[in-house]
Amino acid sequence: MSAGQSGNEVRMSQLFLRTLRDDPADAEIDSHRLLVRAGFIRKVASGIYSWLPLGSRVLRKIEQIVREEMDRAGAQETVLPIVQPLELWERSGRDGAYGPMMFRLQDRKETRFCLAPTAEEVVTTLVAGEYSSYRDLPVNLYQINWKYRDELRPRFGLLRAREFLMKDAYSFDKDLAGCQESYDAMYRAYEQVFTRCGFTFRSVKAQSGEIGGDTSQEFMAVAAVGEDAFVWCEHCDYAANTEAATKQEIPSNPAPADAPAKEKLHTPGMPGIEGVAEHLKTKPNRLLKCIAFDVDGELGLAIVPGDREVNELALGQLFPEWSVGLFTDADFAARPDLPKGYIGPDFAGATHVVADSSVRAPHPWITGANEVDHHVKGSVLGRDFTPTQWAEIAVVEPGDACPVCGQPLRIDRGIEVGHVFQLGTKYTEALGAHYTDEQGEQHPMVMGCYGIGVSRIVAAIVEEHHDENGIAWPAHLAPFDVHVIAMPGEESASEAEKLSAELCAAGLDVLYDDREGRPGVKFADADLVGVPVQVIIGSKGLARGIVERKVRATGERDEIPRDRAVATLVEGA
RNA sequence: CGGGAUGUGGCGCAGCUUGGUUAGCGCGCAGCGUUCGGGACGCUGAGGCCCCGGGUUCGAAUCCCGGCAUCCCGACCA
Repeated sequence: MSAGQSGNEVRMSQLFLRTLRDDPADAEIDSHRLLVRAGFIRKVASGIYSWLPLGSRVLRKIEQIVREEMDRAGAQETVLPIVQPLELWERSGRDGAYGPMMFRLQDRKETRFCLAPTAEEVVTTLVAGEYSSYRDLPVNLYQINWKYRDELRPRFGLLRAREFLMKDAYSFDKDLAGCQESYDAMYRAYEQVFTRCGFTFRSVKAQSGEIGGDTSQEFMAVAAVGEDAFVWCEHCDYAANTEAATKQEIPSNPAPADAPAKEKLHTPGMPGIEGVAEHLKTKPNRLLKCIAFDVDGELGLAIVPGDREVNELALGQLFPEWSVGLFTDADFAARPDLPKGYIGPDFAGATHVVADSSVRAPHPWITGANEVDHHVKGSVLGRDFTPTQWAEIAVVEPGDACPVCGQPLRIDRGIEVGHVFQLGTKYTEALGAHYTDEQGEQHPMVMGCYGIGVSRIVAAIVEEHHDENGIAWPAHLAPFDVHVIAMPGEESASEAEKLSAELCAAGLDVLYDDREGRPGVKFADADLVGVPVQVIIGSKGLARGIVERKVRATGERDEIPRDRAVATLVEGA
């Protein structure tokens, strides 16, 4: 609604809407199911949807929030083409990198194009053609436009679609410091956008993918159906994706002085943690897992408790100068002395033995005996084996201590709704976006790029705001402000029509159910569609001078005097 | 890319194993009537290249071959 203007009234008898009583057969997750059932979207092809009037209204509301925050942050709205010459992608070198993700097409002259998966190339070329002086910078351009990616596996309705609405912004600065400022401004704008969109989110450090570049943060909507797991702390700001996450180091524990000597055990045909644990009637966390890896031709062992996994990324970061890789079957074949599945932390041929601090648990370990079909029990840290290096190389588990504040970490899944990158000069150099500085010298502009999955947000919101009866939209994103439901009878109908018009004149967007039909159907549809406030007008209430109000999200009902209905509802909206 | 499954009026499904002539059910849709505060009921009716192409057969939704489409799972942890 906008102050001082009259709202919009849509009558359900006229609305292009057919709600479904059954769940669509191809929808697995709640947001997909409900958006289809409630008549917001319809599938056209895998990962491609039509947006029906209800869906279109929600999409535009989110778009508007994004637009307002981008404008406030100083970005300027543009519209860039969806059909892009492939030549641009060849120039940036991303033709190959994006490869099969792109929808490709040709014109009648056989010039090759693609459908925009993103727009770095187009926007960089645009800026390169217009701006050439340090006086021009910084500049930040954005658009809200459809994007196309031929995903390996489109799924979950709007969550991984092949056609999706994205806000993409691109900043151009003189230097890294300027880029950092532009980046920070976008980061703050994103927090505003997602806060206004009313879902739970966290920003997490991320690896940049195909786009390339240095610093990047992802914004994740917390949701069980999310495709990415991430680690976060409820007590402080710490959040990271599972690959980048780390935990607080566990301090060293003195080894038990009186521990019995280690003992070799026959464990035939048990190269797996689970099998050994079962055989010895113990838990996997009493075993040590010794993962062989290669550091530039030398053998390394990564040591973690048996119930944990090695974080390959963290391991690699310990040897920044070298290439690090976990052993493959081929590597094992080349090292017949390494008894795969029976390696112990004291294996003689290892140059590096890196242990996670969780190996400092105050009990002896069961480990491989460096001999096929044998393990060892009672192996004591410091007595029977000594790592060459300690590092947090285990994948973080829920309950591990937060590296910042020490409180237990949580792992949840998230839907990536936004991503901010500092790109550096990769595109500006490739595509010739240079500027002249005060001294007359040429430099490539320093670029940042910032995406928000607008259509994906619709799904993220439904994931968080629904119940068994349907969607419950947050007030500012709902397709309408109020849902007026007329009960049977002429008096109800004429009174509902009047109230609907009054609410509309007062600036509310009103969905008015003027259909002839049974109340039960109207109630069910109202709950399914999810407009935040329902106003029920029936002859019984009217006889007492009241109308009924139901808050969709909570189910709370109250009665409002008819003559104060408009004021009360406007105030509530 | 590998594996699994599914394609039958607008939607959800049955029928297919064991081919047989009018292809069925529920929802929705249209008409009439009774109903009318949480997805009513009765009667009547419209609507189907049974995904596509080929084959077998007197005869194919059903069997065979080949496509296409859709959905799910997986994509190195000893």
